Amino acid sequence: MLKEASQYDAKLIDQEIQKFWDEIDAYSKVRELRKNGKKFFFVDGPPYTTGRIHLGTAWNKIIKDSILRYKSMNGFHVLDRAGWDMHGLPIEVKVEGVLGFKSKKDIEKYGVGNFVAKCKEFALTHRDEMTAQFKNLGVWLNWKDPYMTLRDEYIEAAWWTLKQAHEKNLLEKGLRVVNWCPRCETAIADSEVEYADETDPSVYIKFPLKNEENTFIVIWTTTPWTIPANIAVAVHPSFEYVKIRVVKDGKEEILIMAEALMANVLKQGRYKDYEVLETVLGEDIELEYMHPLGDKVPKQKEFKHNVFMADFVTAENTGCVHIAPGHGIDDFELGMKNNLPIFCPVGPDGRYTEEAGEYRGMHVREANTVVLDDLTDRNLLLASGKISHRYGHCWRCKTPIIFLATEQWFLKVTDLKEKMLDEISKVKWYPEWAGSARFADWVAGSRDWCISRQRYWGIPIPVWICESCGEKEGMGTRFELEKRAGVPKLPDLHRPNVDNIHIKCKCGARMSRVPDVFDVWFDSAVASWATLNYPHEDKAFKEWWPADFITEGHDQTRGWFYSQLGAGMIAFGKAPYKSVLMHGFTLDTEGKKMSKSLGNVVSPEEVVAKVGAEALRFYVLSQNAPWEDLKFSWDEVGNVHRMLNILWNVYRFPLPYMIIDNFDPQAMKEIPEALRPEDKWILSRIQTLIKQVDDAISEYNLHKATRPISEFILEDLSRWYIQLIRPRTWREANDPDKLAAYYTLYEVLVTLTKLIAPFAPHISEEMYRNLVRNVDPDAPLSVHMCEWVVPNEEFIDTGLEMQMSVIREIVEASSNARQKLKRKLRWPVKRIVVAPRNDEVAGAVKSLGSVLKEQTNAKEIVLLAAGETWNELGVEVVPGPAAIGPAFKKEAGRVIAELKKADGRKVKQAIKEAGSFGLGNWTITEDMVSFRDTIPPAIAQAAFSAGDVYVDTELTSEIESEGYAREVIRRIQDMRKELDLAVEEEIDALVEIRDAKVLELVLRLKDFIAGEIRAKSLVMDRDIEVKGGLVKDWDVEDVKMKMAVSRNVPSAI
RNA sequence: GGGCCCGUAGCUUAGCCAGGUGGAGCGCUCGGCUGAUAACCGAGAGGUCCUGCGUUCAAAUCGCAGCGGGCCCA
Repeated sequence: MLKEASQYDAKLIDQEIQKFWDEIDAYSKVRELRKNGKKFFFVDGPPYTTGRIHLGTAWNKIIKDSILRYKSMNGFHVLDRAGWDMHGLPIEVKVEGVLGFKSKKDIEKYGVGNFVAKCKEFALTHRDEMTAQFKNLGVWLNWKDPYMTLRDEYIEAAWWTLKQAHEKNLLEKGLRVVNWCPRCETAIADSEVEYADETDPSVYIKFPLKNEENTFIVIWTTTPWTIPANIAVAVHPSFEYVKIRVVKDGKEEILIMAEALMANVLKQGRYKDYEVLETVLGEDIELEYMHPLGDKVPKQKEFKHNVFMADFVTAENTGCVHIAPGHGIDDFELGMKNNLPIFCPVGPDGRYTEEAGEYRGMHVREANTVVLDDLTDRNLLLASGKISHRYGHCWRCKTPIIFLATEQWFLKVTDLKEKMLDEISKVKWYPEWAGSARFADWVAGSRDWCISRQRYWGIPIPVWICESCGEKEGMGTRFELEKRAGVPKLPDLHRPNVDNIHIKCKCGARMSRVPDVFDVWFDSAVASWATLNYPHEDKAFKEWWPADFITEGHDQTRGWFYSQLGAGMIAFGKAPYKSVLMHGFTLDTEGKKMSKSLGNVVSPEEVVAKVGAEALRFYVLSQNAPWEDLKFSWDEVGNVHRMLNILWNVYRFPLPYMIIDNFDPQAMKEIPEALRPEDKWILSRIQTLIKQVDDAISEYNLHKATRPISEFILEDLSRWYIQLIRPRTWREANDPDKLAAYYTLYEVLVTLTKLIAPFAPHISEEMYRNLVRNVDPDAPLSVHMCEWVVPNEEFIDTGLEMQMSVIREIVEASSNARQKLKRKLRWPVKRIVVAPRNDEVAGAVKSLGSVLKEQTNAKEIVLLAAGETWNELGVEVVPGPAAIGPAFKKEAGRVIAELKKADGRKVKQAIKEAGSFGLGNWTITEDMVSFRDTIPPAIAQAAFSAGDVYVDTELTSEIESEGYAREVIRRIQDMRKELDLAVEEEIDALVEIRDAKVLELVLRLKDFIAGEIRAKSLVMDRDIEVKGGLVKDWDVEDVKMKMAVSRNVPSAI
């Protein structure tokens, strides 16, 4: 049996449905149901377990959930383990914060094992919290058995992959300049560098030439602390350089710089006079200079300092670039190319080492001023200022990064670049440019991947190195390691457990593990096979890999899209995914990034607390194209919530009537004969809607799938169809016309529950439970176990859909016209005249005339032929002086006056038939006049896209009678409502109307009124005592009425 | 500084691919409806289509340059 529904309470429905899913374990049942279906392998991009989810991650999971629900309803066997990214520096930094640690020494003191245990606990706790948050959004993934990067099986997948790299000669240990965080004392990935404005020195420094007295080459830098490590100067081969003699404070010196930047340097150095001594092309410069701080850094005496050519030199500042191969990426590459020493006198903690001579022990951040002072003492500082520029910071602890040349482990992905680009083109990207432009660009410009970190909480790098001969050996699995080292089963594969395991080298010496852990990006890179437990077992891998679909935000272009591709190439020589949907970011209403410091963060919980999860879901899906950034707007979320409320009201509206009538949808197997055109119309509309949704989803255009659904619910269902069928639901007993409406509405609602199920899974489940499960106990337990709806071609009638849209336009125009004469819809009008511009409109009026008549509340519909002018319109003659003047000369004025008085209709007809009109003695020809339609006073006109509508508002006593009767009915209904009466409950009513004429008009329809208000007794008179349960005074169009309504209590039997 | 994306009414957006009089929703103002009712409907006002230049008979739409925002990189 169907049940009535109360008002829409989104949060309550969310909760009850989620509880229901838990009780029946709906998720598992749904996946089980499809296990013989075509496989759809989805890999969840693992969120990092650091705290709470935000709007962006909520959006991400909602997209995933909707697509997977859709796939599942379409029969696919979906594999969808949720994933968690649980290692890495972010958690270490948080744990350090909790423990009050300042540096690595604190961690060592505390014990690596203890520290790692804390990190693990942190990750697991946050995983649980975030799981609950995602579940509250109604997101279905395999939460019970997620993949977690901290699990041993997962670690093995990473180990195995690294071993592949080692065996394919793609793993390399080498000196590289890396981003280094001096606080965390580790290399950090490019992706872990966060750029922010920083004020730094902007200084011009003179390097003295070796064999030329008082001659200097001028460089510019913002990092004076790197000067102790200077090894060379770079110039652009095709720039012109000048050697000039300058004078300041009576002292002369000779400077070298780019010619184009001479003015700048002279200004910076406040030189007054200068004289160009020599001009030379960059590529012809050959000189040796002395290190400016050679006396302070003795090691520098061992190096030669020369000028080298480099294309990266720009025409800025001096055109001569300070090169410290130990502290810059370009510098390093130039150094390698020219066999320069990679001199890096700075240690991991950001302090100078012994090699820095007198600077040893000093932190680089303090060194800037000291170096500048020393240069000033030597008169080598040409100018010194400040500059504000973007500078990289450690994204976790916000410390400004430095560049250091260190020994690191690299994956030589640049060797695979061509193949990677090839693979990218084989992947299906949504949108297309995400792959072909954005991702391809990134890959084309990418560098080798530094995968080592000098930290604790991560996957230990499984490479052992011989302490004697330097032989390297990679361990692919736990078993391999245990066997090779001859140790019993390891309790866990993290540090420090694996740190003290040694293996014996072929040479007989001891091999020890590389102390590093993996860059955390390497963890998630192997997710597509780790989630299949490969290489631990390979059955699932053979069946499922590679992934059919992944979707993440556009920041993952350089992140997970890339890391997975790299790992996939190394392990299997191919991309680990077949299709990728790139989605956007959530921004605030201004289009600015949400950030704590700006105070503009909106959390998913806030939204859910206000409007429920369903509105948030539908909002993020429908607001934007998925790949565009979403500007969060409370107003729009509110709109979506309103739409859901209307859907709910549409669903709830027919229930009481259906229940009173014992409507049994199962008994109506056949399409009823009594379907009205409007029933056929809405049935056609929903089929068309299914097609639209299908088309949109096939391209992952989720916004184009969801917007037409809203449109359908609001426009077609609520604003139109429900209005049309209201009178039918009031009909008594088993009227076939009423049953046809029930059938239609039921059919539409059930179809709709399935159609919205992927996007709005809670409300659709709730509606389904009542509409379907309460009626048919054999129906699937959950709407999410149903088959996706297939458009029923039998119902599709595009012609009818077009006709109805014409009718809606005419109804709209007629209410527009009514408004011009202030005639309420409650008052019938004598007739409506439709002047169509074409036969299609005329056809629509003919076949849907009943709908038009009802909705315009007209006693009659008059349809004119296409293009015909309504003959009741007046015709006004508009004389044309330009033609009349020359023709009638002096008499023209009188002609014009007479014409204006003439009967326009006769003039027009005569001209049309005879080509001229005789006005007295004058002959008026076609060129002398034009005509304008005039509208009679009681007629209101309004235009629609393909014609005009005239509404005849002339009052007749019949119309007045009905108008006043409806005014009375409306007010008594209002009072019934106020008394909170049940729909079928009967009343006693008294109405006092002092106006004799109005009373007479109303009394004519007394029986009709009594029926509409369900009155057992109805007394209407001029002067009666008005009393009862509820008494009210009304003012009806300036007529005073007093009404009383009482509940009619049936006398006891 | 570079790559990709976005910029349309006060707000959120459709239209742009494929050139032909810019459409909605929210909000605002006015009106209507009334057993879906703490709901709903209609009308009106509101636009330098980010700016400039170009292509074209014609540009929100195509091209170039710039400005602003986002992501990524340097």
